[in-house]
Amino acid sequence: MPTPERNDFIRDIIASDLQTSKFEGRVHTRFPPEPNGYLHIGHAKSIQLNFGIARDHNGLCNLRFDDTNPEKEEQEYVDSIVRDVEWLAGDLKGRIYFASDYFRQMYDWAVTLVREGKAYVCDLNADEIRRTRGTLTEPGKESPYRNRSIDENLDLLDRMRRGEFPDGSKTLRAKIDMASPNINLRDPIMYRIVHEAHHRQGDAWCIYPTYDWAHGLEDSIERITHSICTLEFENHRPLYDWFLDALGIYHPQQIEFARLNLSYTVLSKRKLLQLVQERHVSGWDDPRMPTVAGYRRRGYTAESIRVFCDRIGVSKKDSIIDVATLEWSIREDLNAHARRAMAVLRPLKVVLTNYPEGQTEELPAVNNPEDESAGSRVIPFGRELYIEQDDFREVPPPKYYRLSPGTEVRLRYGYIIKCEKVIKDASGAITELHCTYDPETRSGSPAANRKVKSTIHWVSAKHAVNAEVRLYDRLFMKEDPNDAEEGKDFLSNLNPNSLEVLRYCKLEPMLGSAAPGDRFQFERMGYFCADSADSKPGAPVFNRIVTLKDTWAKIEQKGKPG
RNA sequence: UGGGGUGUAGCCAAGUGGUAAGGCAGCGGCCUUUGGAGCCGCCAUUCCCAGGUUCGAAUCCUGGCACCCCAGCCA
Repeated sequence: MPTPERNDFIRDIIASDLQTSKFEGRVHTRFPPEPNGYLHIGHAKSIQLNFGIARDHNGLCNLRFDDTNPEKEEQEYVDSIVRDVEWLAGDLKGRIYFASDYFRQMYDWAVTLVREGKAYVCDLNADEIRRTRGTLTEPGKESPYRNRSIDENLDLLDRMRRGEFPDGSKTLRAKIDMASPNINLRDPIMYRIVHEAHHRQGDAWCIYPTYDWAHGLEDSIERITHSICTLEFENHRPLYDWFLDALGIYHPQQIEFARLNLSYTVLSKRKLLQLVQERHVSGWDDPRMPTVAGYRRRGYTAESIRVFCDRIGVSKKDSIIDVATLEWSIREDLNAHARRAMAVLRPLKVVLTNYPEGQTEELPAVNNPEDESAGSRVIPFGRELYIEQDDFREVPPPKYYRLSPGTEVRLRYGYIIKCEKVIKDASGAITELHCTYDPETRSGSPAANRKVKSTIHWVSAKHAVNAEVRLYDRLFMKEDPNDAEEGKDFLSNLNPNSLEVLRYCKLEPMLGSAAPGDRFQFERMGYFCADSADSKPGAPVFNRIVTLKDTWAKIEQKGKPG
């Protein structure tokens, strides 16, 4: 599929840089996650942007772990991030980098700044630094340690590095301007002392660089041309530029865009972590999670996520994308590519009283009406069937076209049937339907063209495969999950019905051999994916990816008062 | 009340002085052996507001207003 032509303000900037040969005609981006959690759909937007831009310009894009804080980072997250990025962006061909590999170079550069009187060791503790930083409207106060001699600073920095001082007792600070209206420029911290093992460096270091100090250096080392990040870093750009200029090293251009927000969804790493740790979901890859791993397990295709990211655009405006836009992108993809199948989720037995006992027929069915090359298959038919409970109403509401006493309906790829009798148990619950079929109306025969109001799906009772099907709904009930009542938080907006497990589903035989990860459209029900963890051939477990558009549900809803 | 940003339809988003693209959602209709898909049509006399410049302004100027970000030794 050709890449759709896109233009956004970032691509405009790059086009103009190419015009002026600003970076010798190179385009080199990077995606720099911190390995402190799983990637989510917001990261997917950034991945698609950064890797997409590189692809569009025959450039390069690095996956770079911004692993400068050993207190929060773990190898498990590194592994999951590599997996997710490759799923979305393709083979990285080894372009995987770690900020921690640059720690020595960063340290040497810090020494350079100290030598030039542009950085100093400060003995103020965290609390004192906060108090002397000033406020939004008042300037800060200079640290009493700001004017130490270069030699003393050099000595102290060296001893910090060698572990002579306890956590938090000293920092290395850039000497910029305590009165700057931009708080980030009020002598920002470059190094803090943290005696903690790093997931890759072990105990090699006990001082770790802060984001502001490290990030531009990482970009510079990798010869990045355009360093694309989210809006909250806009205030940090003057610092990014300051460090690079003070060092006189290669200077990429930072560009900021608005991060993704999705309605009915939470996309903060802290909150996603909380959902996992407090077991509100089964894990980072729970199919209800907005993580890349979650969507993958749910059954979303990488292509649908890429298309989604392309279609929502890139700008600097804070926005909240309607989840319906995401759902539309997966439906669009699966409509074109998913094989169709018959599956009855909530079975209701139907006996065709005039159909010969013991007889079985094989009915041809199309695998995908949108794609002739998908071919066809054969489905067994017999005297006893299952249909969807929802496809029968003893007292049909207005505009209800499906089966009810005395009415006719077509069985997909089969015959037209008529409901003759409703069988109930002692409690009055419907247990089965007695119907008659019209032998002249087998699909494909001339009499089959008779108009009936609707066509329903079914599965032959004798041949049905039993399965578990998991119906997922949105995790949060509120468009803005953070909009909670006084004293409550986003958890109070969790949807108690976000998962419904159906254990007695009846599938057409072909589905029994589905491999984990296989996707189908269950006709009239939605798109489903064999669960990658729990589904086994012979004992399938399906996840509902997304429903089909349901016009009847809308009509029925409108008919209800209120 | 400091600094940095952003305002175009319900949600996104193009538009860069020449008379408001497109997608999602919604609404009508056609078609249909999936109430799916598809197709057709409707959906901003107006671009946060007020002035100004201009033959002509969403685009330029002036002044307002609203919202977001920044006072971690997180990123």
